[in-house]
Amino acid sequence: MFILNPQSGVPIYRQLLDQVRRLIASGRLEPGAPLPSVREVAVEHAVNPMTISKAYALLEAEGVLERNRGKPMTVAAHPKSQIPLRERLREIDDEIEQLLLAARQLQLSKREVLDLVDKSWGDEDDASSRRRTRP
Amino acid sequence: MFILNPQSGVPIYRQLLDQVRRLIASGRLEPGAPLPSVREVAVEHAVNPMTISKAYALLEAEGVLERNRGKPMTVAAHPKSQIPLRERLREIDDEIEQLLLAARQLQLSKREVLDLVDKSWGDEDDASSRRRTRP
Amino acid sequence: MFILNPQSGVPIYRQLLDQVRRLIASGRLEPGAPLPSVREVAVEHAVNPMTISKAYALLEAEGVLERNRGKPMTVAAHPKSQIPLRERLREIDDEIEQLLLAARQLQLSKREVLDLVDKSWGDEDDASSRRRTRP
Amino acid sequence: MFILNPQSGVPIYRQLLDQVRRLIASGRLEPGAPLPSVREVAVEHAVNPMTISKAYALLEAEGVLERNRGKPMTVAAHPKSQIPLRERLREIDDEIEQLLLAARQLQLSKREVLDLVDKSWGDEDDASSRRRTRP
DNA sequence: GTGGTCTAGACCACA
DNA sequence: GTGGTCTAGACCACA
Repeated sequence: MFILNPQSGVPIYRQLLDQVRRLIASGRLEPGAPLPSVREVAVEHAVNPMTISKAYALLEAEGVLERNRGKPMTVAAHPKSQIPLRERLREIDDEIEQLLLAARQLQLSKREVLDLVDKSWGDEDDASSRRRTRP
Repeated sequence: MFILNPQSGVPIYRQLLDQVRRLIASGRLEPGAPLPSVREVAVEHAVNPMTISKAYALLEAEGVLERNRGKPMTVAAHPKSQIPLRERLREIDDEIEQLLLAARQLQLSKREVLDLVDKSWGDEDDASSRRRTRP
Repeated sequence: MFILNPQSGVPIYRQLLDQVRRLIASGRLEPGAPLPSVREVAVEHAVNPMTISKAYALLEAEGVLERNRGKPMTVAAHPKSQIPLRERLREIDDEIEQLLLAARQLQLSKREVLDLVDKSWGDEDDASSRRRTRP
Repeated sequence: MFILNPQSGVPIYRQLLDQVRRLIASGRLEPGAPLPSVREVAVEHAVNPMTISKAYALLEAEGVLERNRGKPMTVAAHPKSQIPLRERLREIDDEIEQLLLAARQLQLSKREVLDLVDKSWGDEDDASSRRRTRP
């Protein structure tokens, strides 16, 4: 469910924060939905459980997640983050900015970057088309 | 010359590493070109000189920069990174990957992301169009 | 494990670089072997931890050491430096050269220098004879 | 007359100090003998004159050299450093120590090191034999 | 416990 | 002016 890159320079717990927020913002994780257990994530990514736990704790403090005695944590009933497209586009601002900064410093044209995004997307699942084909 | 974001989670010296590599890869910094002095960058971004110095030292160890006793550091004669478009597109892979990960988790469609890149680009200089319109 | 001389004119972190490389070249530090922790070395030699850390970081950049999140650094699986006698003799070239330069400028004869090396060696452990006498 | 290595980690002015002391200790530079001018040395080694000047000034402060208005500096009449073999052997102690440290860490035997010194000596002038053949 | 990042500040080597 | 070395100390990320 999560994709963690220990080499990226971004702290692992921060990568987790971002990804949980996005999954909620996108509606993939709906209010009440259970999160994978700390241990599960820790084993799968060969990361210390405390690191996962820290991310979950911060999200709980934010009101995004809820702790349930003896059961997996769940998405809070009314998390701050919400679903409208507008919000979701804002959640991705940082990544856009990083991309544009890199592109400009590499003297790439807009065309070249758009092509690259387009082509890279093809290599992966297209969430949009999946939505369309699911009904 | 550099754009540093202390909030981003990515260590400042790592942001510098990336940006210097890109400026060289794009040809904006040519072999022999001097880099801004450690102090200069430090003052401009209100960052400790040692942080800048660390980035420069690592780039020297990589063979990208050259030290000149008593004078500013310069781009190495034959830095590993070179200019061909192919290479430059590779330099931006990480940023593309980050963007796509975020987009998928936010359930954004390819269309929505391409539009966002397109529109955001308009807010800034377009190196490509500048090149085209200058003759 | 290390012998550091703050008076020698050679920066401390550089002395460390040399010594780690030698210990690996000699096989005393094998691939996977843990290095003494930054704090340990720092306390033992009354040196600032960052100085040790800097040496370790440069050796990591060189591919000689490997970082292990939360655990001591280790010798890389395939460090550039290897064990053959030939290589080890090369690692000592600088020291030989320094010695010969000094000897010539002091107008010492080869005999005098060889005697001095011979005699000085007696004051210390002779790794070779130890190897020979152990069976 | 001097052999300077800017890469060695040892400051250039310190290399100069050592070498002047040795040349005097060995009798190659006798009391009253002129030293090469600051400018001469600076040009020959592509080093800033201030660096040479600094070394000379320190040696003057030590009483090893004497300044002569309008003429080259000379070796002082009674420099501290003197000629007896005993003294000269002491002047080379640091280099011996560095060599032995490296040798032990590389697990080289005394035999191997003596051979290496012997062989390396052959590649260069042998001051001793020169002395013998000069009469 | 491990290493990493950053700061503030002193002082050095070199041009 | 340039960069380099080192310290003391705060705080972070991870096991």
